[in-house]
Amino acid sequence: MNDSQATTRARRSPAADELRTWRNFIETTDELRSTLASRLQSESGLSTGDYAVLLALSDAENRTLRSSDLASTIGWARSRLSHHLGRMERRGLIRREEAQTDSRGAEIAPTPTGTEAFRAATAPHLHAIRELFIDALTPAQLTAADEIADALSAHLKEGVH
Amino acid sequence: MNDSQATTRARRSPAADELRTWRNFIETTDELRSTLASRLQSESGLSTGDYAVLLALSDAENRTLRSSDLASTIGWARSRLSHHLGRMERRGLIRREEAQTDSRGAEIAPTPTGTEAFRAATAPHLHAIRELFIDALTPAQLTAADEIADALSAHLKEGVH
DNA sequence: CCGATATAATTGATCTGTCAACTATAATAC
DNA sequence: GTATTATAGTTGACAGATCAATTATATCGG
Repeated sequence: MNDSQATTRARRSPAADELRTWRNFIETTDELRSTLASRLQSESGLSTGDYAVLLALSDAENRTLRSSDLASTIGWARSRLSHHLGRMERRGLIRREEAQTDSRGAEIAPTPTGTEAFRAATAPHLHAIRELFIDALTPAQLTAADEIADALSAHLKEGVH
Repeated sequence: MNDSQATTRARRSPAADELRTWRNFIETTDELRSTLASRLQSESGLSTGDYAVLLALSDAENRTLRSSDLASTIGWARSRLSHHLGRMERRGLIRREEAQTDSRGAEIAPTPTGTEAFRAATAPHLHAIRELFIDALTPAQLTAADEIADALSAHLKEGVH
């Protein structure tokens, strides 16, 4: 007759708890992301996309990367990168040059303005990450966060089943 | 004076580990979010924004909400909501009516099309959440995720210091 | 009632992200 | 060599998000 819930201990269903956890998790991480983005923007005039691009370039040999390599380094689709580079170029943060070895190609490098903007942005940005993420968690929680990310990532990568 | 190669930081520094954890965490949650969004989109033709709006309306008294109430329910700025409602209205998902008690106001309700789209979207969406988040984690990890979100959220809300 | 101010909602500008279509060059096959 | 296919990158159209400015109505102090 009574095959499941609602009779004895129907206080809170596990499914509802799980869904609450989901919403708590996704909404909080979203807020964290957007808070950090807006701090970076107001402190340095760079978006997180700008920062990712400039970081990859600053780590690269000769501070220069082929567009495709840059895209795969930061994990963006080429279209997205192309649009973004157009905006960054207009703002004088990067420049594009023809690749010598492959005339389809584009080599991307930061301008002095871009290099300086990145330099100035880095310390406050790292500070904000520490303040809003690392210092918000206990060491055990930080480890747990890393493991949770690994588990989610593994599950995502193995695709549907 | 010196190039950017690592010379004296040969050991794994705690700071570098923390930063790796940060990147792992933020990139993974981002990928999770976007995977879920694209599944919802392809399975039901709704964006996560559409879904949030229709969910709030479906939970509301008379399936109707004032625009401001809707905005605060789903945590959006009114401008963002207004633009989004314009798009949803054009697609025939919701309608806007003048509020009786306040002629500045707008009352938002789903159309039959919107109600049906929401109904059809819900089960697959909840299934995807289970598959990509809940089932990816052990019960202990799920609890830890909830606590991590609580900690981050508390830290965010207490603001800078 | 009147003027100041607060609230409700929209609008326009701009930046960002996605998708599909396109151009151009390189590489491979025949 | 030429046709085919792969690769590099750009473009246009559109959905989405943010910010500042704007319109219109409500409310409150006098």
